[in-house]
Amino acid sequence: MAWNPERNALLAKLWSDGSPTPSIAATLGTTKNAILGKAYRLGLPRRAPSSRPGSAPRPVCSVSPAPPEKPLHPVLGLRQGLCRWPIGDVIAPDFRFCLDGTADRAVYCAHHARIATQPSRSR
DNA sequence: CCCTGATTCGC
DNA sequence: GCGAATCAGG
Repeated sequence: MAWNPERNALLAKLWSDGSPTPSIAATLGTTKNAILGKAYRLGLPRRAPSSRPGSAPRPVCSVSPAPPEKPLHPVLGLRQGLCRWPIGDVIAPDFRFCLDGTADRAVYCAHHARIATQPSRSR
């Protein structure tokens, strides 16, 4: 199955929406592993504290001094009252969310809320 | 014991 | 690059 921009956007949407991996998997019609792998490749931020940085014995040299660099998050800026609609390609370097003002605590702004409810029947 | 999340390997 | 398998944590 080829991953279309829509699929990536949906993945990012559900991911940032806080949907469980199996749920996203069911929505996209794939397994959670695929979702995890895709999300990982996409560079999506990790959500769960279920990380195991050190549990898995990884033979890596200790030649990595803590870099003082503080990279900005690829997403975020997401906040209550801001539209979470993904703009353009999720893989784009300037990928961003709408961040437009939403209704009270809506996830999307009025404009994207309409699109979000579309059952994706573009043809 | 079951479920979710992350990382790595193979195709 | 995608998918599946494996491991760890809760």
